[in-house]
Amino acid sequence: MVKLIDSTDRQLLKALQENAQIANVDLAKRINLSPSATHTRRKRLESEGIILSYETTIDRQALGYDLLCFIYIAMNAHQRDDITQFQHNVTCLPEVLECHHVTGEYDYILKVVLKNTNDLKHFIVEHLSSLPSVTRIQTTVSYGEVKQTTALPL
Amino acid sequence: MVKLIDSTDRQLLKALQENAQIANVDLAKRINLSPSATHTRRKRLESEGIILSYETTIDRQALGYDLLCFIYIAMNAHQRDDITQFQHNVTCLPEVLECHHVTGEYDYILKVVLKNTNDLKHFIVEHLSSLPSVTRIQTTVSYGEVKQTTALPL
DNA sequence: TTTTGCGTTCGAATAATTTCCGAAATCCAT
DNA sequence: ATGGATTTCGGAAATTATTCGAACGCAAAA
Repeated sequence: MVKLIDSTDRQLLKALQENAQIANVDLAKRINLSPSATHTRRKRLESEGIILSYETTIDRQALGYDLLCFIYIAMNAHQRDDITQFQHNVTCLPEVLECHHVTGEYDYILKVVLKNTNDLKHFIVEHLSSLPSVTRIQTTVSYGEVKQTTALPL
Repeated sequence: MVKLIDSTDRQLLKALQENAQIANVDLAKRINLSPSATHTRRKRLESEGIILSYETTIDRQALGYDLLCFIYIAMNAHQRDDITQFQHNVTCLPEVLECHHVTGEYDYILKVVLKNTNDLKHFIVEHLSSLPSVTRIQTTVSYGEVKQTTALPL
């Protein structure tokens, strides 16, 4: 039975987005509910798949990933197998943080982290150019993250 | 005093990236360390800023954000004030999840979530076109997230 | 009115976090 | 290598949080 998200749920989600590590008692105070009711709601939101996951954000530079790139990919024949293979490949590559199927001149946008330009070259040549149906690749490098969050408006 | 990241730290970070909610005792088992040593290490990584934050990922669709767009923005005069104002604005807008300063034809890439095309129009007209120095805007819509993570390779 | 759905409080058993301290390991300059 | 300073560790103990169940109130819908 899928429930609608009410205003208490929104408060709860907002608090969790700001700090995923908040203790249940503090979360309860924050949304003016008892700890037990808070706990029940949270478990419900988790089991309904509204809360998808809890992630830890790590400093990219500290791990040596100096490059953040957006790589645009165009494909010609929209062969089912080629698409499947392409999607499977990018999903498995840990350097690929995101892959979106998009409208416009290119078919996919990849967000990729790499240590240096040599790794970038290696990544494109070995993992992208070699795939069938890939016709065009364009790369853009970020030289400043003005904003970076996963928190949705609430 | 900033420490280097050793192999135990890497294991710890990897485990936290896979599951930010893991209990300290389980994390300790996972990396073959006592709970207290694990705790000390984790706190150190947090205070050194290597662990940046813990985020909760929420289902976009469940909150009604049907549109995920990439908006490209070109600016002409690179006036300091205009840049500052632009960056301040996008940082404050909750619909903007990411904003990257990039190389190439456009100056910025924005990742934005919106409920519908009407909101998209409103967002562009009210929050982007109206800003000084913005010369060109291009929008691309995602119609499928093949991959989405914040986990860095470890 | 009766049912249903939530929420509340309370208690209690578990379980996890956090601190403290002595011991071991590591590092570094001599 | 030796000695001394520093860091990191493990184990125990103290503190705090989670996770249940049970009994009950309240308000809205059937």
